[in-house]
Amino acid sequence: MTSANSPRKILVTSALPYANGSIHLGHLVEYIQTDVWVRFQKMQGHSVHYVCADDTHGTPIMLRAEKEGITPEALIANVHHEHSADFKDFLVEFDNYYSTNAPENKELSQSIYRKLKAAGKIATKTIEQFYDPVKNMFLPDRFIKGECPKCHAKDQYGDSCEVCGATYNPTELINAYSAVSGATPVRRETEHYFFKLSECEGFLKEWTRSGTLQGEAANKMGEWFENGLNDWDISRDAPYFGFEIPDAPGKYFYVWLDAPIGYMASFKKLCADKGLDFDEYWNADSSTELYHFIGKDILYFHALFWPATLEFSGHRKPTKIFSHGFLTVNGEKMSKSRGTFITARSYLDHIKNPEYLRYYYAAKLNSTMEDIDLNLEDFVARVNSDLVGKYINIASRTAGFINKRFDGKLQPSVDNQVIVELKQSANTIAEAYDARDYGKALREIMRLADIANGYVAEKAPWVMAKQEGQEAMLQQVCSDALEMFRLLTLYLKPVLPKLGSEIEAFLNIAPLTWQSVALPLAQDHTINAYEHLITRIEPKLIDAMTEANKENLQATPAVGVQVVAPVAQAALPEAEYISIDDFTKVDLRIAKIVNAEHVEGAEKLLKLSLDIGEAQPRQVFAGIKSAYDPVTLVGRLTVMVANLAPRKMKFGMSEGMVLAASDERGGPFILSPDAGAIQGMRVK
RNA sequence: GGUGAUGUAGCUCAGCUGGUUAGAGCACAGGAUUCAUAAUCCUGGGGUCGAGGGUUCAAGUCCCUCUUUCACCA
Repeated sequence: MTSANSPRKILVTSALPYANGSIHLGHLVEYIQTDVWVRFQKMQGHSVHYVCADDTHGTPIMLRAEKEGITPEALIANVHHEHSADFKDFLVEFDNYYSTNAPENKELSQSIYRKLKAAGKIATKTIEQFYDPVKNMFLPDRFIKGECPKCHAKDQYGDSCEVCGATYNPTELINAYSAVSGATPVRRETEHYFFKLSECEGFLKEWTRSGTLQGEAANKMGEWFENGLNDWDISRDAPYFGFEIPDAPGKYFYVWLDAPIGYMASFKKLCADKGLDFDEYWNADSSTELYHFIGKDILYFHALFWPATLEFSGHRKPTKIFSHGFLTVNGEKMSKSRGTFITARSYLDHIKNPEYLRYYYAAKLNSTMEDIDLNLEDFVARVNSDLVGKYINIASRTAGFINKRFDGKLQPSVDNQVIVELKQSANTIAEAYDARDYGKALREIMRLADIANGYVAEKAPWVMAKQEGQEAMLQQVCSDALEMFRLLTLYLKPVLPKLGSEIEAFLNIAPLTWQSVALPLAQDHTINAYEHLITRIEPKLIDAMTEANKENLQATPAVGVQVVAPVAQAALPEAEYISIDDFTKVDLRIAKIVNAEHVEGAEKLLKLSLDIGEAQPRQVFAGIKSAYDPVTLVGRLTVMVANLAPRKMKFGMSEGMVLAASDERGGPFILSPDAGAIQGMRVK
């Protein structure tokens, strides 16, 4: 696996970032993960091509361009420029970074569609969709808002409710409105094109279980087969920014159809530039390897639609799909209000050195889909201690002797025990990199750095330097330490490529590859003067960065966000207030909890019986199980909404709602009246 | 609501197919050292492995229930 006797031909992709926002630290987990893997494989001597592109199509891009008063083409060109610079500055080295809005992609998308059609995998079906009569366009689910049909929360998106988590069709929304114009959408029939995924079930079942996915990803996919696969809607009606479907005027490919084909298109452009054979990599019988690095959120596009598309259009399928988890910052979702929604550019402006983040991410990454946490304090401690304290320190403490006392000349390193151990780890480290278990690789490398520092401490060259006749020993010890440093640099190079090449210049050696493990620094090799290569991170810089991101939020609220949806009704300030009449519509009552119990099968609910002075107590299901033991509730007084429309829940009717306070700091906390209140009293 | 993951020292994480007193780094305490853009070396304290039940001679590791956090639901 680690020997390069027959170079493999490998094509690697990262997911395409959407051309509607900036690259942030969450995106970078994936690009850094992929880049490290690609650099490692290149150091093994394999032929590796790493391609990516901006994902440029769809309604959000079209609407945002319109809002900015520019063409979609101009918008995506700007974003492409920005994204390219971000990746370059984070040392993410694509062999080609392209765009899905490219001629190669149009040609490939249309040709793949024709092949699917010829294979009998395309059907048309008339569906009913919401249509914005003001804007004259069909509305994607995310652009319709309204009241949740399940819990009646207002202003919910057309596909799911953020309050109760229910999923539904936009046609089920109550009082729906267009997030684009605010108009009331009308239902209109339209003919859509479908990819007959339902016919691909046999193929997909086998493919997803054939070792191409991580175990947990394959488990997740099993979920889709249980209910049977539905056909996939691949068309959208004009106006739409994308590619037209052949022989279907006014119909465009849904963005998710041409996005993965963008991997092929980007590679096709690379082939044209570099004289590579496109078919060798994409024909059905290809013997090359194809790997997709993706986030766990887009697994089903890559593990269901994409392999089916490839299979039935006569192409090869991915060798493996590597999905990773999400990034949290300080243990929580990235948050604009906390200043932890940090863009790639903001990091560079404040921290400057991209390799700190590459190192930290690599130290956290493994081959699973678990989320990784960027703990900012830990980030500082880890980088300072590992990179500066342990690793760079080895050169920093020994190079001075070589330069000052021996004119930069080295002794050939003898294979002492420490150097032998460092070399022996080459395979362990290579296997960990190859398996994407970078955390394991770096733990091993830092263990070796500890041993190297122990060696220097034990030999104490500074003592030799003060004694007569110890020159040869001094030169030997420092040369050996620098050989250890060379090996560590080699092992770290996939993660720290820029520092690696600076150290190659300092050591005066050719670019390190995995073969260089066996090629030690030679007799009389002359190194250059040592200059300190990395400095510690000042914790102040971190504070400044999070502060700046809080400010940025206020200054430019639209960074990286979906198109902001205007409010439906007149956006007058008065709309913020309700009248006293509105308030009195809500019948709030003091309620006595006469019974409270767990509900079998419910994760969050407690079943309450509430006495508000009526003949029968009300039955109410309340989502307070996480905070209250039912026993402690019985007998308490609290406040309920008595005239909320009764709602049928899975476990029975709920005839009201109890009030409770909560936000990200805690809760829920139910309310209690002061002494004197009696059940049935009106709260107003 | 369903499904897949997840919860191990103050912090960030290792712990393979169940097997000796649960490990590392950082942080903390004590000592050593001074070559290093304040860095290293040695020693030490610290954990009812989310909670409860079960299987087993033996469970962080397997099973069940509950709970935390994350993701997905075309």
